[in-house]
Amino acid sequence: MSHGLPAPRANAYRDAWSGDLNASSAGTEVRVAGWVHRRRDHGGLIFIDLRDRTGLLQLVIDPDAGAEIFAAAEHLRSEHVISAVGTIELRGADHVNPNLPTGEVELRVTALQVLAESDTPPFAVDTESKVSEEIRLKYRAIDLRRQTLKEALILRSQITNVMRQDLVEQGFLEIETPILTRSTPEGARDFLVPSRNSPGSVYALPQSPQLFKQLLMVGGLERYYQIARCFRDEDLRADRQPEFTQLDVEMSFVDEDDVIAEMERLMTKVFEVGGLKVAPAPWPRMGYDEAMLRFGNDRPDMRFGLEIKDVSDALKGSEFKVFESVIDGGGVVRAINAGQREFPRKELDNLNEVAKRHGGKAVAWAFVQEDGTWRSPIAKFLGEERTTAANAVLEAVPGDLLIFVGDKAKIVAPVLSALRLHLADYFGIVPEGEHSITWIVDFPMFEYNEDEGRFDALHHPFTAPTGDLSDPASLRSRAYDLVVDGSELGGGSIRINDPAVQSRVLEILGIDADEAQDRFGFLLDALRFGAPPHGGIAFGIDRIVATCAGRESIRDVIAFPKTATGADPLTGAPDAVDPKQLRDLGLKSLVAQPDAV
RNA sequence: GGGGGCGUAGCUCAGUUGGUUAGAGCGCCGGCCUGUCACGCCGGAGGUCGCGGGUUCGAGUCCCGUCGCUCCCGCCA
Repeated sequence: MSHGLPAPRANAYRDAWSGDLNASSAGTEVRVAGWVHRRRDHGGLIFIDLRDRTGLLQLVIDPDAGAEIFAAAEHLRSEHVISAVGTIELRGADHVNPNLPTGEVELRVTALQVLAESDTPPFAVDTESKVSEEIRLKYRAIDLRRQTLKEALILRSQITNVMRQDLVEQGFLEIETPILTRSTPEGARDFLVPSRNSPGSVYALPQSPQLFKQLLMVGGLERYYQIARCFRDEDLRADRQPEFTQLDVEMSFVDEDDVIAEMERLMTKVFEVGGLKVAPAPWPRMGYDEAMLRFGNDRPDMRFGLEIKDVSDALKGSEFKVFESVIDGGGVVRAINAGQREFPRKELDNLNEVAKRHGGKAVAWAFVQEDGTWRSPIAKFLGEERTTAANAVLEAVPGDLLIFVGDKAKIVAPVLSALRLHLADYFGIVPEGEHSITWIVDFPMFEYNEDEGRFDALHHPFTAPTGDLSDPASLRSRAYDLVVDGSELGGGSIRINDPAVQSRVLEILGIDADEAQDRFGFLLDALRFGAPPHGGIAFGIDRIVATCAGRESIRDVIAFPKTATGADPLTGAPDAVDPKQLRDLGLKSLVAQPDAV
């Protein structure tokens, strides 16, 4: 790890970084400062591991240093803050510590200053000890001293830095957009900020700078970027926080190939800095329909096989009523060939649990026997002709385990997607250090929402459609998502720059002209005054850093994240406020107030 | 809104069928120790078993409720 720090300017407490010292520094006098990582007191000789952002350095204090210094060293404890002066000495050959980058040298201390004492820390500042996340969040300052979190934040900084560098070189302008704004219709619930000057009215925190960046394009700024904080008041996940950071980009006079090419250049640099080995750009593009069919979702993890195949045609016309009624009703039967792997009975039950959790009813299974026939509860209903046909589709050979799900395609896809990920995890076949990358393109513009009896936008209502505007179900959108290892790292689109098209899209979404004018008239107005063709993209920086750092949760790459309930154990937010503050805002709570501050 | 897992010493955990004084490792405190580097050796302190209620002669253990953390579904790009 590079610590990313320039050589320090000599100051009151320090003129060298621990991590910079090595055999070539031998003989020099330096002053270092940092925290006591460990103390090893041998009675007549004391070793201190000094930690600063750059690493560890062993200090040696012997009685020759003077009684006062020696006594001070005896009283040092973990996490005390010190500054020490001394000479860098080569260690004797048998005292070298090969596990430490600075292990060839040590500092013979001639002056020691205790700058601050520390209570016994709530947990050890090392990489070995496991600590619950709750404790780590409550004592985040201590947690930040631990190498893993520190490294993640250094990496994060390096990644945002290369983003800025590249985009500035390419003529992009960094422009800020409002945090206190009006809701931009991305679909999520807004965080609201009550207004004191207009009691009863609220600002919304932006879910993204979407409309503002489009206005910047209408305004002729041509190329914009921003590392933008975004807010969504929805339930959290390991990869979702209520506030998160996006690299937001927008360009004028471009089509999707232009945006993708620019982003491939940028992201290649990002992945280089992040140490993520992906295939060289240009990256493959996969249509949405193909992704849904082969992987069951629009963010496929392609690091392993277990692809989904459709066996509706192979199996149709059988005595097996479940599949027959599904196929007759316009549904599908699809399957995964799980290959020749150990699979205990009880795991088959587990698959049913996974299926149910994702909206399915049950899975059917079959083991392919030596003669190609199936050992399966459903085999006799299907008949050999059909199982043979299914074998061909699934490229099944004796010994293979086949997993089937039949239902409406809308249900089969997510269920098999979940089963596929579950199986990959169960079999342990997700390769370490290998990464898959692809663009997902050619999305449907709308998805019919049966519950509400209307169309929903798959991306957002400002995405440019292609196709016949009079047939909403057939429209595709000019959108693109970048997917790495099954995680959507970014997504964007070419936007609508024709006000008539924009009106029509809003109409399809069931937003009438009055409502449209009320909610985002400012964009519609702007489109009437000469909007250039434009498009852009937004990347989730938290997810990018987590993927590069190999962390499961984005909380591990955010300095001060929230818990799964959106709370902050560090500050205690959210919290009740003084009734006076509510009064000023014209607010009165409907729920019993916890004790206000 | 729903489902799963977890909550015992500062930290990480064990705790059998409900049964005596709730344990371990690390950390902490004291002592010894001049080449360790997760130093070592000896000794010691440290507990609202998340919280509230119930069952029982007896509850860390069983039941009900509640709070917190976490993963997932819904929701959310």
